[in-house]
Amino acid sequence: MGRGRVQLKRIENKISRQVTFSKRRTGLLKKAHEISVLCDADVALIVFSTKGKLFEYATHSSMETILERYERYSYAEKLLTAPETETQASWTLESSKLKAKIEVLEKNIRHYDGEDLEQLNLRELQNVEQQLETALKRIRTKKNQLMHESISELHKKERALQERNNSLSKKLKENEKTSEQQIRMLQLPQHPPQPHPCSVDSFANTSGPFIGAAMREEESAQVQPVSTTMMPLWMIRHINQ
Amino acid sequence: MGRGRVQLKRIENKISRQVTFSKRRTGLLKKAHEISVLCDADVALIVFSTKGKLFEYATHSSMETILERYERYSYAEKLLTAPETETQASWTLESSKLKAKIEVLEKNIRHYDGEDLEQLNLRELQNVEQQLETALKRIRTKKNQLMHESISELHKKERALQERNNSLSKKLKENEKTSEQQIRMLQLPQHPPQPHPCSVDSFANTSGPFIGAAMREEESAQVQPVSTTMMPLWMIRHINQ
DNA sequence: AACTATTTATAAGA
DNA sequence: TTCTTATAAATAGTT
Repeated sequence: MGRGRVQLKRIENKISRQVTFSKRRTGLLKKAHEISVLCDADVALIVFSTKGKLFEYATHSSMETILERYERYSYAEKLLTAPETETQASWTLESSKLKAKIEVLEKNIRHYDGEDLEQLNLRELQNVEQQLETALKRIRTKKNQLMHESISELHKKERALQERNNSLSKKLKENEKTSEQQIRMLQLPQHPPQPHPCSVDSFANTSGPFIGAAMREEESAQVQPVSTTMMPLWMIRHINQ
Repeated sequence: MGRGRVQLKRIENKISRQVTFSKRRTGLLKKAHEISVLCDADVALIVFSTKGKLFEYATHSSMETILERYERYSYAEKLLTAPETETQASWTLESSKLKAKIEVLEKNIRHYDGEDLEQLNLRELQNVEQQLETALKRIRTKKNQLMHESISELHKKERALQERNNSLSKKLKENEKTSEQQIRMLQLPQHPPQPHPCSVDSFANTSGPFIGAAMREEESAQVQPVSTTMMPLWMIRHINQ
């Protein structure tokens, strides 16, 4: 409609195309509106220009409403391709299932905690009791096993420390002997000779035992505290339970 | 365009409206197609008739594609109104949370069952043990309570039965005395008179004790079996545990 | 559905 | 884009 016919094919001239698009777009929207008013129809029209610009027309009942109606209308088709609605339902279902499972588990745990027992009859109480006893046995077995492991570990450490102490004290004694000899060597030229059996004996008698006692104290101070610091308090408290 | 103008208002004549709808619908679809070809535009047109029948036109790139493009285009808007995408995410999130919760609960239960203990350290074992002991105490308390209730219930029943038995035996004795007297009444005119103190005494001495013994046997047969049939076997088995 | 008188849309030009 | 105008197209009313 205009001066000369138009062939139904893409207008190659860019300017012409844009002008035509503008004119026809207006006409199309107008006609869409007209049919919706005159014939009481629900119309949704979406137009994207070549450049990607959006133009739309929708009856009063909004674009969203009409698109939803369209989705509903082609529901069977949608079920096969995009199960969005079904998805929603399945989520709800899965959620309820999970919640039910949680409820059961929590109830069980309450029973295992010795709570919420009103609903149980004697037979069920028997069962729970039995189960708890079994569990308790297993737990105590496991606990004992762990504690034995701990203890033998500690024993091993103790032995190692003892050996180390022994070798240290041995070295210490040797060092003392050496320095004793060195002192004697240094004393020889400076002091007049004395009756040596007595002085040597008395020297050995006063320092020897003293060193030995210190050793023993060091030993117990090093070994015993380890036994209690390596084993936590609660473990000691419960070791005979 | 036609003979006479048309006011832009709903056509009241139903037939006219349907005819106009048909004609204009064709024109609208045609024009939609034309603009899409001539101007290289993406067009989607959805029309619902008054009766709810669907007519649609979409450029080659299919209705779904265009609607998706439309949704994407009005994405910011959608985020505010219909958080469909967010919904999906929140479902997934809720699902994972529930599953995680179930996992924890099941793990707890396994521990309460004395299984799956490898991962627990000594301190945790202590805790579980403590919890189990507490639960066991509560369970046993509850069990004892239930059993005491059962027992006193049985005692009550026993007493009731005893009373019933007593009254029955009382009635029985009275009946016997009556029939005894009746027999004596019948015997009087047929037989010559006999020394009555002796015969009455001996009759009472032979029948009386016999009936008494039968009574006692009936009592125990009725009361004792009740005690064992009313109390289930497992209850008797465990009553001293 | 076909006809047709008329209105409307729009191509081309400015 | 908008206006003008000639003309093609659409369609209201009729058959």
